[in-house]
Amino acid sequence: MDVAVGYDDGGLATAVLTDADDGHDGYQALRVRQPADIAAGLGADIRTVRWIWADTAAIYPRLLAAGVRVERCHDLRLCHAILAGHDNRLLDDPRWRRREPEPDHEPTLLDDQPGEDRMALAEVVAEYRRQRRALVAGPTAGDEDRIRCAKLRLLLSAESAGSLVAAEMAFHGLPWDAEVHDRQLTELLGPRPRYGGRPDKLQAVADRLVAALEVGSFNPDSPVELLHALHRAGIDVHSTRKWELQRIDHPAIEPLLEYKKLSRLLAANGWAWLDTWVKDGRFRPDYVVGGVVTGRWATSGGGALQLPKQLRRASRADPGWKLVVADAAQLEPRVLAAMARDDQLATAARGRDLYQGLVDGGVVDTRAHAKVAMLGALYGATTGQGGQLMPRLVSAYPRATGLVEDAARSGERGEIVSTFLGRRSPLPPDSWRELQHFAGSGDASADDVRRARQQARDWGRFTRNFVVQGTAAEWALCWMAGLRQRLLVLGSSTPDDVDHGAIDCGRAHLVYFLHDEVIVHAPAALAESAAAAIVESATAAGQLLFGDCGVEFALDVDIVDSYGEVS
DNA sequence: GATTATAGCGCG
DNA sequence: AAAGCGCGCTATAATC
Repeated sequence: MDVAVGYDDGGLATAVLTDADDGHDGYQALRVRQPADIAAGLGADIRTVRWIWADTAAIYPRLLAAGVRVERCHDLRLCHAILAGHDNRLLDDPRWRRREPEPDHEPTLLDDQPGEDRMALAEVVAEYRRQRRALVAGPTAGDEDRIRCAKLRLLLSAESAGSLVAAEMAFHGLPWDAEVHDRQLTELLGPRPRYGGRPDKLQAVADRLVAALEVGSFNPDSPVELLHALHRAGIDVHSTRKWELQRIDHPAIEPLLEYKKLSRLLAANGWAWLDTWVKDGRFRPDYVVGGVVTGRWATSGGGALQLPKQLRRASRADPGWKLVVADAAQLEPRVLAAMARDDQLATAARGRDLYQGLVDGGVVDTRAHAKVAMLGALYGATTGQGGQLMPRLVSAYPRATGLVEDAARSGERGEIVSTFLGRRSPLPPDSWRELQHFAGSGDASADDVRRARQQARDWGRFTRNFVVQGTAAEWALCWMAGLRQRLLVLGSSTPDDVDHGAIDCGRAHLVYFLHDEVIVHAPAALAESAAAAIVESATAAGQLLFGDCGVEFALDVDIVDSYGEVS
C-alpha cells in the first residue's frame, strides 16, 4: 500500500493511494497529530506500507526520535534527481531540487521549522504520479525499454532504502570512546593545550624541523613559507606534497613528514572534532545519500568517510556488544566483471582475492601488478606501470576492459553514460563543449587543439570511472537494503516477535558505511548471525542487480570489540 | 572582517 | 610506485 505524506493547511497529513490510481485527483487525506497516528490511523499492516514523501532526511529523523521505524519509502527528492535525466517532464523543477543543509535544529515532530519547505500533500501526490509515469514503459515499448524501466525502479527503491539506512545510522551513531581518542591524541601530540596553540609533542617536532633545516624560523603550517625554507636549505622541490618530499634525502624530511602527519591529525580529528562530533559515546555524521555524482554517499560535517585508520581503535562496541565489520573485497573489479558479463574476469574473481586470481590466471606476474593494472583500467591510466600493463588486461578480459573503454570514448565525445541501473552522468560544462567545437573549426591553434584533446581525455576518464564507481554504489545500496531487513528479524524466533513499526535499540543495527564497508553493532550473542546476514546480503545484492552472472561478491568480515582491530 | 580559492591529506 | 577516478575538511592565501 502506498501512503503519501505531506502537509495541508492543518499540518501533517497522509493520503492513501490506491493501486488503481491512474492520475485522478481523488485521494483520501487524513490529518495526523502524533507520529504513531501516521501508522496506526491507517489500520493497515505497517509492513506493507510504502511511504511516499518529499525528503527522508527531513522527516525520518523526527519519526525515529519518536520511536517510529519505517519499513519502506519512496524519497521523491532523491528519485527526482535520478529521473530528471530520463524524463523531460521532470526536468528542472526547483521545488524538487536537493535541499541545502539545514542549520542545527533539534528535531521534534510537527514543530514549525523556519526555512523548511513543507511540501503540500497534493504536490507530493502529483510528483509521485509524474515519477511513476516515467517508470512505466509504454504499451508499444520493446524489451530494452522495459528492462530500462525495471532497472530504474530497482535503483529508486535502493536509493530510497539508502535514505532510511542513512537516517537510522545517524540515529544510532557509531560507538565512539572519547577517552580512547583523547589518550591517542595525548600520546601522539602531547596533552591538550588549555588555551590553544600547539600541543607539546607537536611543537617539539616543529622545533626539530626548523633546527634541521638551519635556515631560521618559519611557520611550517604555511605551505608558502615552508617551500621557501626548503629552497633556502637547498632542497629542490616544487611543492610540499608528501610523496615528493619522501624522495628527498635530507635530515629535515623525517621531522617534516612527522609534523605534517601530526598536525593533520590535530586539525582534522583533534579535540575540536571530538567536542563537536562525539556526544554520549556516539559519533553521528550527517550522511548525504546520493551526494556524489556517481551515486556514492557524501557527508556534510564530521568527515565520516575519511576517518583516519589511526583513530579507528576509538570506535568500541558497548559492553556485551560486538562490532561486525565487513568490507567487500575488490568491489569495483567484481562489479565490472558482472556488468560486462566478463566470464574470464568472473573466474578470476571466484576466489577471495581477485588480484591473486589475475596472477593465477597468468595475466600478470605479481599481485601488486594485478592491483595497479586493474586500478589503471578503472581510472584510465595511460602512463606508468598501470598504463604499461593495460594491453595484458585488454587481451585477457576484452569484455570488461571494452566496457570501460566504451564509457571513456563516449565521454570524450561529450555524451552521457549510465550506470548499470541507469543513473546518468552529468554533461560536460559549456566551456568544455565550446572548446571542443572551437578546436574542430579552422581558427584553432595547435595549442587549442592540444588543450581540447587533453580536456576530452580528462572527461573520458571521468565517465570511464563513473560507470563502475556508480554501479558499485548501486550494489552497496542493495547490500545495505537487504542487510537492514535481515537485521530486523535477527534473534527473533517468530515473525510476531518483531515490531516493524518501532525502532528497537536492543537489536543489531547498521552504524557505519564507507562505500564498500559496513559496521553492524550487535549484541554479542547475535554477532555471528549478523555476520552471516552480511554475507547473505552481499550475495543477494549481486543476484538482485546482475542475476546469475557467476561473479562472487567476497567479503572480509571481522567480529571485534574495536574497529581498530580490523587491519 | 568576511568571502572565496588553493594546497594538502584523509578516505574509498 | 607516485599515475589515473570520486569526495570532505582544514589550514593559509588571496580577494573583496
